Amino acid sequence: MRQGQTRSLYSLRKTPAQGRSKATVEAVLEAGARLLLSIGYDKASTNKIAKLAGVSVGSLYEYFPGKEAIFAEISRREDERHYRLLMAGPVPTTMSEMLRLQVSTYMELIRTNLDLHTALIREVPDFATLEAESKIVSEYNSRSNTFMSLQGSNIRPQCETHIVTELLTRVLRATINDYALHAPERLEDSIVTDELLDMLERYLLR
Amino acid sequence: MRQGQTRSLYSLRKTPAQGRSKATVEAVLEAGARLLLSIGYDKASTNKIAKLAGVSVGSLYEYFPGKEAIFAEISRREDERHYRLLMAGPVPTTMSEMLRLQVSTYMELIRTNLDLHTALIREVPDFATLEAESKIVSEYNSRSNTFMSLQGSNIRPQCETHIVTELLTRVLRATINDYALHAPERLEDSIVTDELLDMLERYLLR
DNA sequence: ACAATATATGAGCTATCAATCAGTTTTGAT
DNA sequence: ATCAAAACTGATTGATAGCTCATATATTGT
Repeated sequence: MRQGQTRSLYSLRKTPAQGRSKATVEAVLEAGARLLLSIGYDKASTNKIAKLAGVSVGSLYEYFPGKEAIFAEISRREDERHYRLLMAGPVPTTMSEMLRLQVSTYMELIRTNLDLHTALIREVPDFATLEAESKIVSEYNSRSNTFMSLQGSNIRPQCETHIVTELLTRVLRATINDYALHAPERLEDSIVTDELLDMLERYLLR
Repeated sequence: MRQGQTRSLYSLRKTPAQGRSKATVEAVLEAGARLLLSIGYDKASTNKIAKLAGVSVGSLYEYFPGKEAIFAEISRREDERHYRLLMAGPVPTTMSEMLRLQVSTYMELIRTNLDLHTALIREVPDFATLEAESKIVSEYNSRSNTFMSLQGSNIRPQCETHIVTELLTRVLRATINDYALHAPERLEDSIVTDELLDMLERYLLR
């Protein structure tokens, strides 16, 4: 019990109390994002991040247990944004509307900050994303289950509901991520979105 | 012009001529794969790889320009295997058979060496995969185009052919990769394969 | 037997990394 | 005005990274 609680490597070491320290944390996050874009995850060392942030390394380590935590926090915030986007619009009333909402929201999330998301997907280890993502995923699952049970007879696939839900989610996200990484220009083409949505609907509905 | 040709960072520096050096290269590749699984890409340094391979660092650098090239070669070989698997079976005669072949082959490729593929997808930078993959991709495109033009009226989506082909390829690979990374146990469940295939067929065919 | 070529070795160089800590300044509550 | 807590500083440390080069041994063709 020498070193007290073992803290998570991926969350803030302590929450900044004063305005000064909040600014420090923000500057670090900002610098982290910039360096991720310019030189990549591997070469973005804590020292460089601190320097670009105009803050001493010591201060950085005051709030972040390490480099991973910085990018975990950046991911977490993007996920917050995803959640807010999803909740911003009108509540979908059919499964079809739900799918459309999912696709267009995730598309919008990625497109309005393409470079950052590309870098996050490509370079930042999974752990960062995974914890935060649960908020989105559970929201999606909860809504999906509602629709599924409500309009059971319209849902075509006969296998267990959670298999279907999971498949839809994975196809949607993995495919859009793949386009973002390897053919980002396609994301500007609404045909791709339309076709993907078409594919998901045809699979799901009778 | 001081340093002669700038060599690719991702291919062999020179091809081993004698049996001794071939063994060296094999040992390095073997050790690289093992270390990728045990400690991950980042911590798998050239020194560690050489040590585990029972070879001096100097020898390693004789054949590989750097760490990336080692994993590029490992990827390239897996891609060769992919290509051979794809060519091994009977030649598909319909688009539907073609899809089935694509899905089951890629599934088999990944499942028979799950840990390695998971690590390659998750940790090894893209460059390694990209060059080699062209062999598979071009084969797929060539066959697809044949089918498309042959049975044009049965293909449902009205947009340009290459958009459709690309979408199918990306959905297929990205989704299977996603399962491999985040829910590998599902790959054992034939239902998932069947549903994915079902989705692709329904989208494509009238 | 004798080059010429191919292969192997590993100590050691430079660079960079994450992380610490002893000391300093700022803040805010009293 | 006082002082404890909060925040900040950055030189420094120890570890490890990638990679080279002077040297040595093995193989092959003749």
